[in-house]
Amino acid sequence: MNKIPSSASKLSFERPLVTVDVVIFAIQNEQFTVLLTRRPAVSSDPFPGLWALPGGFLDVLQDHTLLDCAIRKLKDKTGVETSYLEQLGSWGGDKRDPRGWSVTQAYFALINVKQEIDQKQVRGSTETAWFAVDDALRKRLAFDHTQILSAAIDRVRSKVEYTSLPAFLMEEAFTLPQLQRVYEVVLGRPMDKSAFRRRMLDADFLEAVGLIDGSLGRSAMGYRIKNRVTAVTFPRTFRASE
Amino acid sequence: MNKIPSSASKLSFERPLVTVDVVIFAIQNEQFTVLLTRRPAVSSDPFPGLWALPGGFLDVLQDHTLLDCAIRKLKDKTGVETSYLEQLGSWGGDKRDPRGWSVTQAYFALINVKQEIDQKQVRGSTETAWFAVDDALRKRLAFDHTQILSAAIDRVRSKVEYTSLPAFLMEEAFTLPQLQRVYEVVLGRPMDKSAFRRRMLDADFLEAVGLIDGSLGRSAMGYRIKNRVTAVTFPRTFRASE
DNA sequence: ATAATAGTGTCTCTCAGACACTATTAA
DNA sequence: TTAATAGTGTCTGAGAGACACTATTAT
Repeated sequence: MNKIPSSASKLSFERPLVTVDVVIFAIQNEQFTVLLTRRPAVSSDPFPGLWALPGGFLDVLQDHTLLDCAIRKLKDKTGVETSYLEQLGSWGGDKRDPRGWSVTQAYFALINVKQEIDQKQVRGSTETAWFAVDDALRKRLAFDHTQILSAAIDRVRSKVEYTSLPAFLMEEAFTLPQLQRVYEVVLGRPMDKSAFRRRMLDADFLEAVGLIDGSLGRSAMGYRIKNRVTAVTFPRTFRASE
Repeated sequence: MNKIPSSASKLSFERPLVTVDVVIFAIQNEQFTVLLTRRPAVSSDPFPGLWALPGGFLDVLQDHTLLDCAIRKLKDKTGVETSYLEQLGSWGGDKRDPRGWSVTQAYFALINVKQEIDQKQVRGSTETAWFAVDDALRKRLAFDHTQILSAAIDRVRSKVEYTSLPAFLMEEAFTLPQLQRVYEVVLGRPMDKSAFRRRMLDADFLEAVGLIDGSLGRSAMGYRIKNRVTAVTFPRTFRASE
């Protein structure tokens, strides 16, 4: 590989700042929530004291790829190593960061909080907190993070209509009624039990792992995801009618 | 706005190279085609003489946003000013460009060649050519452009199953049989005329603009797109059966 | 009239919604 | 036995595929 630039004119172009932000979603107390971090209160930093999406500068020495960088940010803030992580998009311009032309690569992650979050694992001392997504949207966030968050919520809600994405928000093993509640929480509307069950089971992405006792009523079958890498696409959207 | 960096340590991080690439699709001779450009044959440049996607460095002085940059690249290569342009994704890593850590923001464009391409408008002297998408995929392309092209084709083909995207490949006014042919070319399979027409007309994104005479047979109604900004999503996928 | 193309009518099949029904558990 | 929850069966309606039918045009 020839590392010596010949067309030095091009390589000496001014380069924009490059960051990676991760929109981290989870279900908490039957609510669809997102993790935010507070910007340092140092007034010389941009947007001091405001809430922002977790993220930061790409480190060309540490990160081999963009995805590596997103995984690192996720781990730093939550201790979570494994989750569903998908590229959301890029936002770049000369106005979005007062420090200069900047591009951010946004990812979104779906994690299950119960088993994974371990505050001792979380690096750094930045303040972080979970917010219901609609509350987070109403806040004034740093940079163009409201726009990015809004795009992430739209993406997730629209995919939830026709994919098995919400399963990645569940702690395994989970039951179909639990999964249905998560679909309902994310979409904000009730669903028919019978149609829901038929759809999930017909899609053939779940594996039964034995009965789970609830505190009340009949025990339910527990399931786990057959393949944790990708979500399954259903043949139709929910609520094709109306 | 405070332009003086306080946390200078962060801003002095080494910054990656940032480029924008555009996958430009069109229909030519009843084929689904993509535009490629040839890398300069100078051996000091990476991938000399290979075919590549049109694109290049972001110019922080000229481009106000990423989209601006994509629009500029599209115009430089084709002279096209208006078309459907959608963000495809980002590819970044320390290995993809021999000159160092680089990130590319990929977009895809759907244009209609007939009315728009004007070679006199095309800037620069780089060689460009249109290839059937499957031929382009089989070539050895520069960088990771085969991967990017493949993602673009997948994205378009999958969206064509449930959106009005192909309408953006048409010169207005067009007829429903012409539009159907484009769907068939992109998807590579025949479709039923009656179901196709019902679907397009029910989706209510077309506006009749009067009969168009073909050379042979009955004249067909001409249509144009009501709203050229976004594609319409159909309630179901084509070929729900099978 | 014929060939060629545009456009319609109608049957069937699949699958989602609605909703009433049965099954299992703990108190 | 009752309350609470899990899970099933069956009807209906919407919409896509299949395909035969009619309509309009140039020769």
